[in-house]
Amino acid sequence: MNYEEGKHKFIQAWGALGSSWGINKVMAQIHALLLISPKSLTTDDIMDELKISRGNANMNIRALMDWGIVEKELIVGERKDHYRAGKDIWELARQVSRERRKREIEPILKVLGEVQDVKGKSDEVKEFKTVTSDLKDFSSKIDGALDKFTRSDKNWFFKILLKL
Amino acid sequence: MNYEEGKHKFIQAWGALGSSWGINKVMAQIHALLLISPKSLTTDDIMDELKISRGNANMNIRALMDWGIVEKELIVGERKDHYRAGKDIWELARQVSRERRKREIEPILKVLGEVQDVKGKSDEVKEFKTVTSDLKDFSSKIDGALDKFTRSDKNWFFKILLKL
DNA sequence: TTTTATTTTCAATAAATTTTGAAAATAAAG
DNA sequence: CTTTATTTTCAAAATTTATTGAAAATAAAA
Repeated sequence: MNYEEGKHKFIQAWGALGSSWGINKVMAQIHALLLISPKSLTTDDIMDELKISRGNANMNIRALMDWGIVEKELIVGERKDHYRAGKDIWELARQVSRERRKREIEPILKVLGEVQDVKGKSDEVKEFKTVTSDLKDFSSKIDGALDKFTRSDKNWFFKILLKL
Repeated sequence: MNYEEGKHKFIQAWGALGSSWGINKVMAQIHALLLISPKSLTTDDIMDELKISRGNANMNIRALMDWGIVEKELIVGERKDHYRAGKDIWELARQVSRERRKREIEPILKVLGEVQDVKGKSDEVKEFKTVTSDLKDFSSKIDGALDKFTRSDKNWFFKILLKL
C-alpha cells in the first residue's frame, strides 16, 4: 500500500469512528491529519488536504483546541498559524476522558441526583427511584475510575489493564 | 419534585446523553422510558408517552432490540407486542460494551492493521507508521480490557474498579 | 498610519439525519 | 377463507447539523 492510500484510509476511518462517538466527522479527520503529520500544519494545508472551506477548517480546529487535543505552534518568521496534535496516544485518551467526564458524565450525574427526591410511593415511583439510583451508583463508579485514569501514571495503568 | 416532572427530566437527559455518544435521541428516550417502567410497554404506550409516530417508535424499538438491550415479552391474552428493558445496569453496560466493541473497535483495529504495510522511508511515512502503530497498540489494550469486562463477574469487577 | 495578510464570524445553503404517515405485509380471530 | 388487528416498510417531508464563502475583525508589515 502506498502512503497516500494509507493516509486516506486512516483519515476516513478516524472520521467514521468520530461520527459514531458523537464527534463531528471533519473534526476527527483534521485530528487524524495532524496526528500523522511530522510537522505542524496551517489552515491552508488542512483545507487542501481535506478539501474543505476555510470557515469549516477554522471552526473545527478551534473545537479541537477547546478539547485540548490540538495546539497552536508559533513558527518564527511565518505569518500563518500552525497547528499540531500531541502524538502520545495515552495522553490523548486521558484528555478525551477528562473532557467527556466534564461535558457528559457530570451533567447526567447532576440530573440523576436531582430526580432522587421525586415524591410518591406508587410502583412507578419505586421503580423510577430504584433504576435512577442504580444508574447514579454505576455512573459514579465509572466517573471515579475515569478520574483515577486521568491522573494516573501511564505504565502503572497499563500494568493494571493487562492484569485484569 | 413530582413523578411526571422527574420522569420527563430523566428521559430528556438520557436522550441528550445518547446524542452525544452517537445514539439516536429517540432511541435513547425509549430506552429510558422502558428502564423506569415497572411493566412492559406497547408501541402505542411509547408513542403516547414520547409523542412520536408509529414508524419512528417501531424503528427505534427494533434498533434497541438489535443492540440487545430491549426485548419482546409475550403477554398472554394480549394481541399487541410488549417490550421491556433489562433493569440491571451492570448488564446493560456489558451489552453496550460488547456491541460497541464489535461495531466500532473491531473495524478501526482492522484498518490500523492494514495500513501498517505502507511502503516508504520518508519522514511522513515513518511518522504515519509510528502513530498508527501506537494507536493500534492502545486500541488493542482497550479492546482486551473491554473483552474481560464483558465476561467478568460483576462483583469482581467492581472490586477492581474501586481498588484502582 | 496605511496596506496587506490572516483569522474569525455568521447568514445562507447544502447535506445528512430523523420523523411521519399511509400503504403493504403479517398475524391472529372469527 | 374473510375480517380485523397489529407490525413493518419506506418515500416524502421536516428537522437538525454541517458547510460554504464572503464580509468583518484582527494582526502584522510597510
